[in-house]
Amino acid sequence: MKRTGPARAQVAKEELGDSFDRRSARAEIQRGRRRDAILRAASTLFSRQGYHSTSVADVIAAAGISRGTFYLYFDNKDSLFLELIEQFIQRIMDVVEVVDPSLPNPTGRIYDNVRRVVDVVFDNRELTVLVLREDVGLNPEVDEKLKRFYGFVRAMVEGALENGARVGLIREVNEPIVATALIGAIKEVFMHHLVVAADTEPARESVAESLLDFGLRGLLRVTTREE
Amino acid sequence: MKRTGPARAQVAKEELGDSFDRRSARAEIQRGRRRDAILRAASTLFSRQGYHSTSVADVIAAAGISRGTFYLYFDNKDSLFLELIEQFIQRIMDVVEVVDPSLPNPTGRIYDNVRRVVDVVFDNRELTVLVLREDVGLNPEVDEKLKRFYGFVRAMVEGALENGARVGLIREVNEPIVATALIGAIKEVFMHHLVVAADTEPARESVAESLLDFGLRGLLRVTTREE
Amino acid sequence: MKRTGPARAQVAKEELGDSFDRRSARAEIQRGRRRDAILRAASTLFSRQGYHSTSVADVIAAAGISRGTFYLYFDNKDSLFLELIEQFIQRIMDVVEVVDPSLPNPTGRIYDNVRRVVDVVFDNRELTVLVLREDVGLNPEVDEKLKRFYGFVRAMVEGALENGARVGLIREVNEPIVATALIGAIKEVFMHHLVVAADTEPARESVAESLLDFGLRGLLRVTTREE
Amino acid sequence: MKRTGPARAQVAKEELGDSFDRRSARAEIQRGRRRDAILRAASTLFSRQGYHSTSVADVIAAAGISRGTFYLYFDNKDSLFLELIEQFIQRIMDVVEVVDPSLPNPTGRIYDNVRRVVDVVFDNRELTVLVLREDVGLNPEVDEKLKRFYGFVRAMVEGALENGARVGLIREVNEPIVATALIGAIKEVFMHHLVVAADTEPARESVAESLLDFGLRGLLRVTTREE
DNA sequence: CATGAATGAGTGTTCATTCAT
DNA sequence: AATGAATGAACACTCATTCAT
Repeated sequence: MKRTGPARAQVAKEELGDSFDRRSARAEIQRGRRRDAILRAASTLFSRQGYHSTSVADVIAAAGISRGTFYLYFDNKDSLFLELIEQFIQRIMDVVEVVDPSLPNPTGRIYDNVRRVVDVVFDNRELTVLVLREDVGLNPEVDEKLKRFYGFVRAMVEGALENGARVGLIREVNEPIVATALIGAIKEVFMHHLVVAADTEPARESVAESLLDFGLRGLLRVTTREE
Repeated sequence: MKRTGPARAQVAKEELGDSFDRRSARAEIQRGRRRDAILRAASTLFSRQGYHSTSVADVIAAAGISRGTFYLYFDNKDSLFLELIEQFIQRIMDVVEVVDPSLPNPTGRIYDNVRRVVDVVFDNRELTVLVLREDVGLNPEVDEKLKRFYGFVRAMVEGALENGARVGLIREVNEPIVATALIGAIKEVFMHHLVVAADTEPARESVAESLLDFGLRGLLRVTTREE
Repeated sequence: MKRTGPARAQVAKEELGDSFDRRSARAEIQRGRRRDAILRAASTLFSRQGYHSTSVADVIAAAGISRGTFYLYFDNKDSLFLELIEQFIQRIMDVVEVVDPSLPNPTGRIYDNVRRVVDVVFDNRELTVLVLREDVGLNPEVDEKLKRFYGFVRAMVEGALENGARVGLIREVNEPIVATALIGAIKEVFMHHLVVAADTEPARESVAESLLDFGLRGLLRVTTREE
Repeated sequence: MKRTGPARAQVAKEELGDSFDRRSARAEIQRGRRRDAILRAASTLFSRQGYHSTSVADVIAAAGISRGTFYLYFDNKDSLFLELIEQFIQRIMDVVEVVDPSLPNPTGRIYDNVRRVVDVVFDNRELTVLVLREDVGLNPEVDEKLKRFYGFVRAMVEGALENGARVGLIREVNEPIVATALIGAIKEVFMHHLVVAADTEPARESVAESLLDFGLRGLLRVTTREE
C-alpha cells in the first residue's frame, strides 16, 4: 500500500541549517499525529459500524479534518481500512513466537503466546473487533491479507497440535477440524469480551487460562496429567 | 417484522362464495410461491456476496420479478434480510430441545440436539452462511434478533454445562467463557464445512461427534470415563 | 456503445392482448422522447461550453430530469458525448457518396457531396460545433471514433484529388498536404458560420460554391477551363 | 492580465544604495527565470494534454516548484494559460507586417509574412499547438483574446485579398469566406506538421510555398500568370 | 520568498425506494 | 397485482486555491 503521507522532500538539507531541520521535523511529527488521529477515528467507527456503514464523511467528521485532508493522508477509503487491518495483524505477529516442542515446557510457551495475544487484543479492542467482524469480499487486497493472516494462525495452531501429539502430550485428533474449532473458540471469546461484555475489562490471565484450559482439557470430569 | 404479504388477502372472506374462496386461495398460494422465490434468490445472493454487495437489482433479477413487485412482498431490503435470518433462527429453535439433566443419558440428549442442528445447518447451507457471516451493525432490528438468538443459544449451552457439572459429568469451568468458546468453535467448524470445504458434504454424524468430542474431552492425552 | 435505454422486455406478448401492446408502445415512444430531450440538451451545452465545462448537473437541469434518470438512459457522461459524435458522423456519412471519376461530370458530383454536407452541417449546427470544437484526449473511444471519421474524410478528399489528377482535371499536388489544407478550410468555414456569424444563416449554395471555388481555383486571376 | 510578478519589486528603488540595487536586480532575474520555467513547463503540458487534463500539480511538478510558489507567480491556472496564449499571439504579431499594395512585389511581401509566421510556428511548436488546439469556452478572457487575435488575422488576410483584387492580381472572391478558408487551411497544415508528423521537421520554405501555392492557385489544371 | 498542509465546493455515479400506469 | 421509469440523497473522490510557518 502506498502511503500518501510522508513523502518528505529530502533535498539539500545541509545548506539550510537547523531552522529548516527543526521545522521539517516538527512538520513530520504533525503529519504523524494527523495520520494517527484519522486512524484512531476510523478504527472506532469501523469497529462500531463496520466498513460499509462508515462513510468517509463519518471519518473526517470524527477526526475533525476536511475531505481534502483525508485524501492527503490516505489514497482512499479501502487503503485506510487495509492499514488498520495490517496494524492489527502486525501487532499479533510481533508477539507470537513459534513454539519448539523439543524445548522444555511447551505448554508454558503456548500459554505465554496466548497471554501475549490476549494483551494485544485487549490493548487494541477496536482494531480486534474490526478485524474479527469484517469478512471476506470487501476488497481483494484486504481479502488476501486476512487470508494470509488466518493461514498463519492456522499453521501455528496446527503446528502446536502436531507437536503436542508427537511429544505425546496431546491425543491424536482430526487436526484441521480441531484447529478450526480452536480458532473459532478464540475469536468468539474475544468478541464476547469486546462487544457483548465490552463495559467490563476481564482479568486477562483468566481469559488466557480459560481458553487454554478449554482447548486442552475439554469439559469432562477426568484426571489429567499436566507438566 | 411486518409481513406485507399475506395480511391483506385475509380480509372479509366469509361473505363471498366459493368461487372467490378458491380464487383467493389460489392467489394466496401464488403469493407464497413468489415470496419464496424472492427469499430463495436473496438467500443465495446474500450468502454468496454478503448484504452490502447484493443489490435489490440483483435480487429481482435472480427472482425474475420487477422492482415494483419486490416492494409488494417486502417492505425494504432490510426486512427481506431480517426474514431470512428469522427463518434460520426458527429452524434451529424448532429442533433444539432443553435437556433435562434429571432424565437419563443427558449426553445422549445433547448429542441428539447437536445432531439435529447439524442437519438444519447442512439442509440450509446458504441461510447458515448468511447468518454466520453477516454481523452486527446493519440494522438495529437484525442486531436485536441475533442478540436474542445468541442469548438463547448461550443459555442452552450454559444450562447444559451447569447441569453437567451438577450431575458430576462435567468438571467445574468458567461457564460463560466456556459457553462462548463452544459456540465459537461450532460456528467456525460449520463455516469451514460450508465455505472452505463447500464442495464436499461431510458425514453429518462425524461432524456432530467431533464437535462434541472436542468440546467434551479437549486435547490432552488422558483416560476419560464416558457414559 | 451499450445503450442503457430501450432494453425492452419482449417476453410473451401474445397472451396479453392489445392493451399491453399499446401501453408498451407508448412507453417506448416516451423513452425515445426522453432520450432525445437529453441528447438535445447535451448537444446545446456541449457545443456551447465544451465537454469539460458541461457537468452532468447542467445536462439534467437543461433536460428537466433528475440525476438518476440520466443514468437510466446513458451509461455515463462519456457515452452521452460519444453518442452525439456518432450521430453527427452518421449523418455526414449518410450523405457523402464516393465519386467515381469514370462517370461523367465528376466536379458536379463533388459539388453535390459538398452541398449535402453543408445541409447536414446547417441542419445540425450544435452537433457540428461540438464535433469540430472538441479535440483529442477526452476518452479513447471518442478519439478512436474521430480518428476513423477524419481518416474517412481524408480518404475521400485524397481520393478526389487523385482521381482529378488522373483524369487531368486537377494539377499534380502534394496530396496529403493539400488534403489537410482543404479539410482545415472546410472546418474553419463551417465554424465561422456556426459560431462567429451564428446569428445569420448563410445561403447554403453560396457556402458550398465558395468552398469548392476556393479549393479548386485558388485566388489568382487566371483563365480556367471548367467542364 | 495582471502580472503578479514583477510589479512589486519595482517600488522605491532610488533611496537605497547599490547593494540593494544589485540584490534586487539579481532577484528580479531570478524571478524571471522562475516564471519562465513555469511557463515552459506549462507550455509543454498544455500542448500535450490540453488545458483540462493538465493540473496545477502537473505544472509545479514539471517546473520543480511548490504549490505556493506557483501562486506567487501567477494569479491562477487560467492566467497562466492566458499568458501563454498572449505570448504566442505577440510573437506572431511581431513578425506580421501589413502589406502595402502600392509598393512593388506584393506577393513577395505576402510570402515573406507567411515565411516568418512559419518560423514562429516551428520555433514555438508547443505554443502553437496549445493555441490551435484549445478552443473557446474555458474562460471569457481567453475567449476575448483569441477572438481579437483571429479578428486581426482575418483583417490581414482580407486586406491582402482586397488589395490583391484592387491591383488585379487576384480575382474577385467572396472575401470573408475565402479568408476564413485560408486561415483554416493554414491552421490545419500547421497542426498536421506539429502533431501528426511531429517527429520530422519539414523544410520551412516548402511549407510556406505550398500554403501560398494552394491558396493562390487552387487545384485546377490551368495556366497561371505570376509576377 | 518559499513551502506544502489544509480546504471545500464540485464531480460523476449508485441504488433503495416510490408511484403512475 | 404487476410493472419499470423516475427519483434524489448519498457516496467516494479531485483539485484549484489559501495561508500559517
